[in-house]
Amino acid sequence: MMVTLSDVAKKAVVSKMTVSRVINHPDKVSPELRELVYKAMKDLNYVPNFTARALVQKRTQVIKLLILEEMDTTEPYYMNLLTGIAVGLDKYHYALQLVTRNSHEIGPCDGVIATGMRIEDYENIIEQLEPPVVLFGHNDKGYDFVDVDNEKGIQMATQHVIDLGYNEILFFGIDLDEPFMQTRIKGYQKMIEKHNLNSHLFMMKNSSHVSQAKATKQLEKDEERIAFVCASDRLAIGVVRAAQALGLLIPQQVAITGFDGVFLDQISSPKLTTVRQPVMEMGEALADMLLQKIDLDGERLGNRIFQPELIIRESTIK
Amino acid sequence: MMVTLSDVAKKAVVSKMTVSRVINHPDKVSPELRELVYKAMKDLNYVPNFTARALVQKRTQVIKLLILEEMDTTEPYYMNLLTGIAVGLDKYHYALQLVTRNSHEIGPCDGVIATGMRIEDYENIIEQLEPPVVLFGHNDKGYDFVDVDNEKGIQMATQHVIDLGYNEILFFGIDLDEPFMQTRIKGYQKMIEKHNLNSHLFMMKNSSHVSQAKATKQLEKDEERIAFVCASDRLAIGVVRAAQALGLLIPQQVAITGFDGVFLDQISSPKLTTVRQPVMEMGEALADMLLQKIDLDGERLGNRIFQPELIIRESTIK
DNA sequence: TCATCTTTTATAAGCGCTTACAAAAGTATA
DNA sequence: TATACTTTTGTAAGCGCTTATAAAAGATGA
Repeated sequence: MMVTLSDVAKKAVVSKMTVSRVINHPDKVSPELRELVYKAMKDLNYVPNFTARALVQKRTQVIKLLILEEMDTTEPYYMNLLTGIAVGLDKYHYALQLVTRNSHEIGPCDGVIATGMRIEDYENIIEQLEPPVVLFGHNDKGYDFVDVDNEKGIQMATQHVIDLGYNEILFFGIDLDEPFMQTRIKGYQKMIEKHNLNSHLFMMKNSSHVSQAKATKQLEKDEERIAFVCASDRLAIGVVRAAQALGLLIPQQVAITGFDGVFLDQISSPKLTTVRQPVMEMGEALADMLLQKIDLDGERLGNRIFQPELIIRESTIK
Repeated sequence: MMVTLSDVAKKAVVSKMTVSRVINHPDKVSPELRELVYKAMKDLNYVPNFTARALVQKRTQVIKLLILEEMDTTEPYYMNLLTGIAVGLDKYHYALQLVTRNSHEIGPCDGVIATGMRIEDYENIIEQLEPPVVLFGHNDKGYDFVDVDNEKGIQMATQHVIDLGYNEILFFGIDLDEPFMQTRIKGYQKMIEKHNLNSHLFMMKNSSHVSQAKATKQLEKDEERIAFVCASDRLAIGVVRAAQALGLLIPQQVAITGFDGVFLDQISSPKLTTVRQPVMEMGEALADMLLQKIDLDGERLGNRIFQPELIIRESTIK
């Protein structure tokens, strides 16, 4: 039924070791034998047994996803991240386990992916971790991480509405004191300075109802042609509703850009111009990076910054 | 470092076998020895090695999720299902792999969860499966499944708008010839008949833009007080936009109910009355059921029908 | 040609656990 | 008290693979 290393060895008339070596260190085997073994593997349709390998290598085949911020599991953003990680892990027959701040212990595992750290978490949690770690989101403590270029993302959105001739540009941000938010603010302000415009920052809870209220207040001042650069699609959707309720034309009188590009942007009407983060790909990258790091015994691997993409839709262009 | 069976055995002064038996068949061990072993396990903080067990039991520790319908992975519905399954599997150190219709082979695994089957798929795919299977969604071929009570869900929604005094009630469905849709239609029609009302069925693609167009056409006929019972939150959102664009008051002139209760319902304004499916719980149930089935060597386990919940919000009640 | 070094291949042991079987202990029957 | 059971515990083997180490084969130089 199941084809094992021994079967392949027998078929190729070599020892088990040679077959194992062909799999793990092909360069240490002479080309002739190597070919012989490859052929035998193909003929017999050999699939290596991950479980056996894990046992002898004392691996758990489990990696933990440590989520340190309040996560709304219904938020598509996290779901996508999770799916991306799962896809990455599955390639190596790894299982994923979720751990939150409430969990008492992390438990046995081969590696950890962490997200949503606050400053104090590095000392208290991340540093204490025994197995290799990869972080989701920028840090300057020397941990490997995966992130999107937040500054560039907001700059693209801001530049875009400037190009459309808007010069009253408001930034709607989320009132969280976290790096990703600071970077987005920076992106906005740099662009505003560069074009000698006035900066208008509004920070609020990440809720479409809150942003709707805030936007209504601004739009009622009846200045003409206001653009809203929002730090999330959720905020952007609230602004859309505010404009529509006041009977203003999108995108002629009001232009709106979102951020994330995960699901929400598509169900809005008009469809949202947004800065898309490749969340699933980032999840996969996290998994790839961590697994590589495990193989390399925790060696430093560097960071991976993903480029966001400006997706232009009806909320800014007719 | 790592505590093994042998360590526990030594500590409890018994053989490895006795410890193994305490874990797997506690009833086959005398109470005194059992307690002794439990104490030793606790003292040493013993965690069984799943990998070793999997090896000797010839398990792969992999289960496959077979998705037979076109799935939009950005759809929060599926993400939640996936997350639920992952949570369920993690408890037993199982890994999840995704398989779609395009995949040539299913590959080695201990069990399969399948979703989105059409009639012909049972013969062609499901029946061919070697390992235990659990289905997501109703079937009458004798396979174990997990589903939500679709009929009851729509009935609750329909009854709710009837109770609000609406007697012009339209059903907005998805034009897919699948059991879940037929059952939702049935739920609507039964309720309509019971109250001697007129049935109005509209089937369409599951898109908020399509439902917006269709709803606009109906609302322009300017009959008063129309209720829309929708087969998805996505359709419901389109109807909301149609009503708002025509300046009609929700819920005074137009009442709207959705279906699913996964994320979309919350970002709408007004917030949607919806029939919530416990998707994550259902995913977890799928995993639990399958793992139990694997342990019981594929034995029939029966079905699990989850009760939906009517969540009443601003789209039907002031 | 033989000793010495390098490359290539094989042998043996064991990862932590369970299955199959054997031994020991306890219980009942005559 | 010996016999045949039943229940409880222990021994040995091995799942499929890898690490460590030994053996064999080639290559090099005197």
